[in-house]
Amino acid sequence: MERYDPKKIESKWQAFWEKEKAFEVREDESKKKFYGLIEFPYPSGAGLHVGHPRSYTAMDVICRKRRMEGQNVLFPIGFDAFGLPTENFAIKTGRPPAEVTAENIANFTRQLKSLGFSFDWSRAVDTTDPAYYKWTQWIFLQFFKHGLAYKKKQPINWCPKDKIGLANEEVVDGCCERCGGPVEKREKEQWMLSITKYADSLLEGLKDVDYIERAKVQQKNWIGRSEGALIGFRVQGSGFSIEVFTTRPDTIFGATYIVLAPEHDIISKLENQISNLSDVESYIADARRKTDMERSALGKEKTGVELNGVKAVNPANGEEISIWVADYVLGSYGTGAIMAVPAHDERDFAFARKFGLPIKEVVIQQIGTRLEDRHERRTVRGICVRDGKMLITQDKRTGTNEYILPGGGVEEGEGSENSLLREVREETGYTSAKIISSLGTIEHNFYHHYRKNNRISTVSGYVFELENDEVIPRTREEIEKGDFFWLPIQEAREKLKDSPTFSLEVEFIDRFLKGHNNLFSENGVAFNSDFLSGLSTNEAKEKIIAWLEEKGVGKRQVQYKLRDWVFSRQRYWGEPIPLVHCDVCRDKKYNYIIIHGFTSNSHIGFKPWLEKELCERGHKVWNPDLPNTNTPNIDEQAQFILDNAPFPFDEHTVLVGHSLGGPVLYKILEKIKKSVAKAVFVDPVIFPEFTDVPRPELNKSCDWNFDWKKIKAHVGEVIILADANFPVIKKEHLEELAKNIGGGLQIIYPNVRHFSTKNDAITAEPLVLEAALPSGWIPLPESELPLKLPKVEKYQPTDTGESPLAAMTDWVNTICPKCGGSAKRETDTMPNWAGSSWYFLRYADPENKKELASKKALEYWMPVDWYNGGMEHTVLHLLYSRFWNQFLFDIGVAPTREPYAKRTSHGLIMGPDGEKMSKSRGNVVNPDEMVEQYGADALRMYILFMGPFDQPVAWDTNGLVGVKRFLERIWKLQEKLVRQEVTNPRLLSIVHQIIKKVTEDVEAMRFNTAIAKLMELCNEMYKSDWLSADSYQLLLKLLSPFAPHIAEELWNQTGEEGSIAFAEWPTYDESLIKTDTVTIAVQINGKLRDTFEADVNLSEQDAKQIALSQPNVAKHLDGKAPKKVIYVKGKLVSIVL
RNA sequence: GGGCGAGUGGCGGAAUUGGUAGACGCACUGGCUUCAGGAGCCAGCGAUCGCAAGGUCAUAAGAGUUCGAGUCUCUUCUCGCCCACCA
Repeated sequence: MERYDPKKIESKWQAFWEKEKAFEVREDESKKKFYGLIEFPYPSGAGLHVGHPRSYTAMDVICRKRRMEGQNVLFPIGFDAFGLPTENFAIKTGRPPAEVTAENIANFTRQLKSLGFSFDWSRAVDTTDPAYYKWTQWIFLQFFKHGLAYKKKQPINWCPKDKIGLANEEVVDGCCERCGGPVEKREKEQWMLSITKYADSLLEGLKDVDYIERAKVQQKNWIGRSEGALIGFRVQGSGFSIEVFTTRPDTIFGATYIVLAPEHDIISKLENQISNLSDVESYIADARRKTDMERSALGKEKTGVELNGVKAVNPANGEEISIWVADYVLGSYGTGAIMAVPAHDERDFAFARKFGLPIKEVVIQQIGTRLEDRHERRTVRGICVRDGKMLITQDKRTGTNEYILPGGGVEEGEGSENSLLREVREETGYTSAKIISSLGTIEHNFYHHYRKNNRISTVSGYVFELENDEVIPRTREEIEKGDFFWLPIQEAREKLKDSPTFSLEVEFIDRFLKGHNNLFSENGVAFNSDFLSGLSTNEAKEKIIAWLEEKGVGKRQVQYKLRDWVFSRQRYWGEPIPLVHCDVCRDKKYNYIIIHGFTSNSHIGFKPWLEKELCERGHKVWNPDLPNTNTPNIDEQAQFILDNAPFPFDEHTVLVGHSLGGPVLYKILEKIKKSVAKAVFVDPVIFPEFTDVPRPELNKSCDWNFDWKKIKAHVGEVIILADANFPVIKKEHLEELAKNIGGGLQIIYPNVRHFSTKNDAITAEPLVLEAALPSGWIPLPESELPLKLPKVEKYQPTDTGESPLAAMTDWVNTICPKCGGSAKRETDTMPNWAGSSWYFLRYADPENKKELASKKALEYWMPVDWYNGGMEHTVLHLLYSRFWNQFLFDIGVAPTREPYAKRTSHGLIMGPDGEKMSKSRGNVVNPDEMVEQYGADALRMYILFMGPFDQPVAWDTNGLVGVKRFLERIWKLQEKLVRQEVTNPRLLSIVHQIIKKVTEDVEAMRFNTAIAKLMELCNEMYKSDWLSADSYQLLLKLLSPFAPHIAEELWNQTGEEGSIAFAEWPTYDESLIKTDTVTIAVQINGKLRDTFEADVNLSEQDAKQIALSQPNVAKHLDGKAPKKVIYVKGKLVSIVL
C-alpha cells in the first residue's frame, strides 16, 4: 500500500474533473434541478483567505450530495470585480484596474480550483467584463424607462477621504463603512433608484421564502413599515399648513406643540412672521454642521428653538400650539415634522420637560375589563412615604379587612387634588398633606364589594407629603369604616399584591417606585379626548382617521424607513451609466394633445392645470372636448381628433390620454402615418373589464381590438401612469399594455383617485406633468450597449467630487441619440451593488449575447434553490438583488418574483486570536499554505468540523491535524479489506445509523456532527479485524462530498471505474438501524444506579422486574418497596421511593 | 434603549428535542513501537472523597414544574450580533 499523499492525488483528480468537464451542466427536463449559490467573491489583491471557503465548502458538500442523489446541479462561480480597493490600488500605482482585476481573478481561480470545488467553471462571470455589464446597463435603462431611475439634488453622505458618495446603508454610526472616517453632508445631483416603490412588495415577498429568521427580521426592520396618519396643522395667519406623520393619531388631543426638523422648508416660507429669525437660523446652521453621529449621539440632551410669532392650530380641538425647530426630528423621515404628544412619547416628553411645554394626558392605562351595567366614577389615590414606610388604610366594612391607599371619590365640582387632600384628612386626620407629584391616571374596572356593583373608575394617582404630624380627630363614622397604618413599602405592596381587586394600588406603588414621570407610551384608553374618550387605542386610531379624512385635514398613511437608493458614484471603476444629457432635447417645444375620458371633459381634473403648466413653458396645447362622451364611440372620437387637431401628427407632437382617452389614443396611433414623439397614458383602459361595476356603454364603444405593432411603430417614447390605489383598472391589463407597446409602467400615488375628480374641481398632478415634459436625459439605444469604460490617464476623483470620467472630454462629448445634436455623457458610474444584484440570473445562460439570459434557461434554473452567504449581506445585498429581480419579474424578464427560495448564513471564521481576519491585524491565514501542508481534503473537512456552521469560530491550525489523521486512517482501512461477502451485523447497523445521520445533517448544515459521525464509523471499522468492500465503499460515498479527492482515489483503488461524484448516494434501511438488544438505564429517584442489556421487545413488566433485581438497585432500595415504577420503552426504568 | 441569539471539561464543541451529560476532535498524562518524527498503536482524561467497589457534586446564578431538566417556566447576571431620536 502506498502512503496517503494528498498533493499527488488532489492534483490528479482536479485534472480529471477538468478534463471530463465533470461539473458542467445543461438544462435537462428529465431531471430534478438544483441551483446552489454562494456569494461570488471580490477578487482582491490579497487573494483568498481561509474564511472565504467556509461558504463554498458547505455548498459544495450539499451540491455534491445532491448530484449523487441524481439531481441536475448548477453550482456556479464568478467574480464581483468592480470596487474601491482595486480603484484605490490603481490611483496609487497608475495601473489600469482592468489589468489588475484580470491578475487577481487568475489568482483566485487557481486557489479555488486547488480546493476541489465542483463549480461549473464554464459559466464563470466577471462583472467588469463588458459582455456582462452590457446587461447591467441594460437593466438600468429599463429602470429609467419605467420611471424608477431619476436624478435628484439632495444632501448625500459624502466621505471626504474616499471622495465618494455613500448610500445611507453604507454609513455606520455616522462613519464611512469602508474607511471608518467621518461622513459629511453635501448637496449633489445623484441618480436614484426608486426602491421605495417596491417596499411593500419586498416585505410581502418575505412571506413565501425560506430564509433564516434573522435575515427576514433584518429585512423587515430595514424596510420599516409603519401605519399611521398624515395630519395637517394650519399655521395661524398664513396660508400654510404643516403636515405631520404620526403612528398615534389617537393622541392628537394631547398634541401640545409642533416640531420641525431643521431641514424643513416651511421655515423659510414663514420667515416674515418669525420674530426670532436669527436665533432660529443659527440653530439650523448649527444642526447642519453636525454630523448625523453628533445629532443622534446616545442620550443627548434635546435641543431646539421656538419659532416666536407663529402658532399652529390643532385640528382636533382648535387649540393654538407653539412651533419649534429641533434636531431630534429627522428631515429624512415622514414629513420632517411631528405633532408632539409629550404625555405619550418619550422624546417629546424629554423635550417638553426641558422647555416647560404643556403635557396633556390623553391615553390612560386600563386595568380590568369593562362590564355591562356599571357605575362610572372619578376617584383619587395618594401615596405618602416617610422613613421607608407608606401610609395605608384598611377598610373594615367588607369584612375582609382589605388594605388600600388613602383616597376616594371626587365630588362634583371638586378638583381631584383637593379631593385627595380632603379624603386624607377624613380617613387619617392628617391636615398638612401636600401634593408633590402626579402618578398619572388609570381606568380601573372592578366589582365594588361593599356597594355591590360594577365600577368603572377613572383614578388619578398622586404622591403627597405630610408637612407636619398635626392630626384632627376623625369622625365616628370614619373610625368605624376603617383604620390606617404606616407599613414598610415592600410589605404594603405584598399585602395588596395577592388580591386582583388591588392591581390598581399595586400599579400606583410600582409607578412610584419606578419614579414614574407621567409618561405613558403604551396602548390604553383615550381620555380627555372629546369624541374619542373611552375608546381603546386601536378604536380611537380608526375613528380619528375617519374624522380627519372627513374634515379633509388628514388621511391614513403608510410610512417606510427605507429610502430610495443613491445609485451614482463619482468613480472610475464601475459600470458607466448609459445616458446622455441633451440640452436641445430638454428645451425643445412640443405640441400637446390632451384626450379626456368617459363622462369627463377638458375643463375638470388635471387637464386644464396641465394645459396651463405646459403653455407657461412655451409648449402648444390642444385640450378639446370629445363628442359623444357619455355613450362614447371611440372610433368617432379618434377620428374627431385626427380631423380637428391644430397640429400635424409627427415627431413634434406629444399625446396625453386619460382613462378611456387611452383607447382613443391607441386608435389614433393606429391610423397616423408618422411617429409622434411621445404618448403618456394616464390610468388608461385596455379592456372594458372593470373590477367594480360593469360599464355596458364601454363594451359597445369600439371593437377593443388594437394593432399593437402599428401603435408601437407610431410612437417614440411611451409612459404609462397608474394610480396604485385604483383597483378598477386591473394592474395585469396595464402590465400587458406596457409589454405590447414597449413602454414604462409607473405605479404611482396621484393627488386624486384615478387622476380624476368627483366634482368639477381642477387638480394639480405634478407626476403627470413630469411625464409629459421633455427630458434632457436620453437613454442610449440598446444597440449601443455596452457603453465601455474609456481608458483614462488618472483614476483620482476630482476634488469637486466628479468622476475621473468627467475629465475625458472626448468621451464625454457625444451625439444625442435622439436629436443628433451635441450632448454630454453622464460621468457617474454605478455602485458596487449593481453587478451583484442580478448575477444569479446570468449564470443560467452566461454566454447569451441577445438577452441577459434566455427565457428557457431562466425558467429551468430559477429560482435559486439554496443561497448561502455572509450575515453581513443579509440586509443590503439581499434587499437590492430581490428588488432587481422583482422589477425584472414585473417587466417579464425574470421568471419568478423572488430570486432565492432559501437563504442560509455562515458564521465568520476569525483569526487565531479570535479577531476578525484582516491584513492590518496580521492574523490572516492563507489557504495555500494549509493545502500545501495538510491537503485540500483536510482543509475542507476542518473548515466544516471546527464548529457549528452558523456561528463564528476562531481558526486553530492544530485542529487540522485531527482531520488529517482521520483521512490517514481512512486510507489505512484498505488493509482490512476482504474480498468475499461478509456481514458484521453490529457494523451494519452502525453504518445505516450513520447514513441516516449524515444525510440529515448535511441538509441541515450540521457538518460538524456529520463529520464526527464519519469519524465514529471509521473508528468502528478500525476495531474490526476485517472489512467488506461494500461497507468500505459506503463509507467512501459518505465521505466523498467532504473530501472528494481521497474518496475518488480510494473508490478507484477498490476497483471502480469512473468518478465517485456520480455514484449513488447511500440510502439507509430503517430495519437495519434497529438492533436486537438495547441498554436500559435504571434510575432511582432520578439518579442513575445501574444499566442492563435487554431485548428491544422486552415487556414492561419484565423490564421493571429485571430493573428491580439488579444488584446495585437492590442495594439502593434497601428493602423499601418502590412507590412507583415508570418504564420508558427501550430507554429506562425509573423507580420512585 | 429596542430586537435576536448564546452561556456545558484545559480548548472547539455533542446530547435522539424531557430520559444514562461531556459524542467527535484538539491539548494533556502513562505505556508500547520506531534510527527519527508535528508519525503509529493501547490506555486514561469534569470536580471531589476513596486502595477499590462505589459515592457525592457538576451544564452562568437562583427558584419552579416533573418520577426525571443542559433541554420547559419565572427571576437575576454575563457575553455576542444587529438596529437605534424612524414620530
